[in-house]
Amino acid sequence: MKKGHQVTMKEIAKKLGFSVSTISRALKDSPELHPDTKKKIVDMAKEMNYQPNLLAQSLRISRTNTLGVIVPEITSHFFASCISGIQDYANKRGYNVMICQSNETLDLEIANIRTLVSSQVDGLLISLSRETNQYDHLFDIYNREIPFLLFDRVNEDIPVSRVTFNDEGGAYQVTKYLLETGCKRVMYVSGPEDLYISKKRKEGYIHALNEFGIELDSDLVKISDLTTEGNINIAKEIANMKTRPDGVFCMIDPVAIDILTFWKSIGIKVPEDMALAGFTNNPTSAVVEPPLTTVAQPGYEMGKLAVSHLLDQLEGIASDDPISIVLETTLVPRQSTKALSKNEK
Amino acid sequence: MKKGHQVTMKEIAKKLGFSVSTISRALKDSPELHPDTKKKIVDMAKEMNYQPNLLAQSLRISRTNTLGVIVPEITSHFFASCISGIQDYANKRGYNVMICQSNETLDLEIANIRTLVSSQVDGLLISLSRETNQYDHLFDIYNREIPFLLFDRVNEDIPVSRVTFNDEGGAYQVTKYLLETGCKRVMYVSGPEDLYISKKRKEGYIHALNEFGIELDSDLVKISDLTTEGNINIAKEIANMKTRPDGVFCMIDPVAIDILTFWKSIGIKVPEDMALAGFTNNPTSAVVEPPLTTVAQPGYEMGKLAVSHLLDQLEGIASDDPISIVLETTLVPRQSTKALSKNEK
DNA sequence: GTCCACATGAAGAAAGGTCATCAGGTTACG
DNA sequence: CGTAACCTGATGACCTTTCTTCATGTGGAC
Repeated sequence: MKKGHQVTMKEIAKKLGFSVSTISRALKDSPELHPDTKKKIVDMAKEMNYQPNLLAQSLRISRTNTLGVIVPEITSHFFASCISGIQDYANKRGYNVMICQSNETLDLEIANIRTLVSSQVDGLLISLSRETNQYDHLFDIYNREIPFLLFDRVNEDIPVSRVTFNDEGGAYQVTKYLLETGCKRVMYVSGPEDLYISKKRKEGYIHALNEFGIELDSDLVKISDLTTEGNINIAKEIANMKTRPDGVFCMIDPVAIDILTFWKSIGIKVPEDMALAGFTNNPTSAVVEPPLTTVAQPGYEMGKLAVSHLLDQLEGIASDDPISIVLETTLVPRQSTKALSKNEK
Repeated sequence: MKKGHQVTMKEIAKKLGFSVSTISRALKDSPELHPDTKKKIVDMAKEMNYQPNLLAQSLRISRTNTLGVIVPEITSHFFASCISGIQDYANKRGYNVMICQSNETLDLEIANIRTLVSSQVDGLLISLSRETNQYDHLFDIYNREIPFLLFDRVNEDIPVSRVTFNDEGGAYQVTKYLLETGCKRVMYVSGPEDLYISKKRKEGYIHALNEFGIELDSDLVKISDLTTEGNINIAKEIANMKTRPDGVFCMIDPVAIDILTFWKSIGIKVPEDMALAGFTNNPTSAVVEPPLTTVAQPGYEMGKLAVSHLLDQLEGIASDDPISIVLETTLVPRQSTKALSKNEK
């Protein structure tokens, strides 16, 4: 199967007896053309189903009007929502989006960046993989003046704009909520320690403990690799502890949901035996039993804001100086944690 | 912010005193070059961080090694899984993937096709939006000999290959299971009637009824527009029926989960009052309460098979004749339906 | 020793499709 | 008759690939 030949301007020119440059001018609605000429050409282009070859056009004008997006995993509802926001808004501003996923590996992240840069994308939006612990590849594209921006999973050493949630504030809120609803031993289940969001959410956890005059207990911080297997191992470890926590805050909802599912299967009652909370507010979190207390981070809005800012920079509307955009999070109390009693509201 | 200039072959040629064609030959490891010359060029290209300009390359060879993918909604776990399969396998065979979503609208489906064709993708993989009820745009690209293939949501009139699940077989299985587990009035909650999967799953539902000698009752077929609002309206209608069904089979899991959530909020017990089943086997279906009986359709495998077949056609490995690839589905019994009694197994 | 043929390694030109710029031809008006 | 405006054509550029041509050196035959 050979890809069919597409109509070129040269063919229209031949058919109508004009030059290629006249065809080009007519199709871009240039005022330098006689209206009759223009109409003839536009009609013929339509009749012949002409579509501009974007490769040739982009090569000539050194611009593709295409942005590259790299997310860790496309099957994550949060990242799919980010992509949706990016794509909807980019399309509104005349841009296309090329989406890649790193499958949470540094190698694929690097390869994807190379491919997208070679494809001459006008800019990149990158959320780092959980494996990313060195940043040469990002400094490399920074030095080559490839426009890019980091979102959600970022690194603060790269001098580019970034869009994040108030990770510390959200974690502070949910940990505080656990403490206010009676928990005395609150655990934090983290992701990989190098990951920005792991660090920031831990800071919020610690901040809330401090405010309640509680010392950080290293037995109450566990690290999951964020795989389902890893999450279930954590669930087992917690269940097997001599002195269990009475509240568990998980860095992201999928971790909390894996833990919840396992605990239910071995008879642990949530929130009676142990309260459980997450961070993300995936749709799944509302439909599990009991519905999961979590912190809402709207991916679609993040995507829109990120692409809006990158395009503003690309088009000279915003300054090139790196800025940090921080979106607020919202506590979403549900039944996986105990209710605030009336005099505590 | 201006996109930085990338190194060209011309610059390497100037630096080393060779012609551009020699640079090109060296970088593609041509045997026509002296090894010393080749090494000099390869080293310099690496030192200057040269990356080929894929626009220029693609324009010259009339091939982009890029496939376009159009799905109805990227936030659907099923379609995200398809994309993951497509992308992983395409990358293995040296292809990139450009992903677009139609947001379940025909207009965006048409626009996305135009953009991808203009971008000179080597082929398209399309899953139709729920709004798609006319097919001129598909016949148009067929007539222009743009290679494409349909997956999951297909149309049988377009003479191209398609990859689907055994929708009828899966629906037959789950309806039969509902009947075998004691249901006497099984309802089918469909999506839009023009949609291929709506029709096929209805056929399986009817087939199972016939096998049990049950007449089709038009009061037991409802149509949802597949939005959350639409699904909840269906849940209300069912709850308000004078004579309720005792088993409900929903065309896709998200419909079943919305119905389940609503019913729980008004005190309907599943499966005691009404049994409930879906089709998809989203991860969410395993973690709701009670876990949802469903039919598994593995998106990742579908994606892999679809792209494998399209690439075989593109590369002349497979014939251009349209074929229909049908993947088997698997019944996944869970607690939203009653258990088969022992002598019925 | 000279001439011819062949092999090796490289340069130059053209092609892909489009855009932007400069030049040229024609017409109308002062 | 000269100038300006209108409309169009021709050309080169973008970057890479591929094919033809060219230059040089070596070996063999006379």
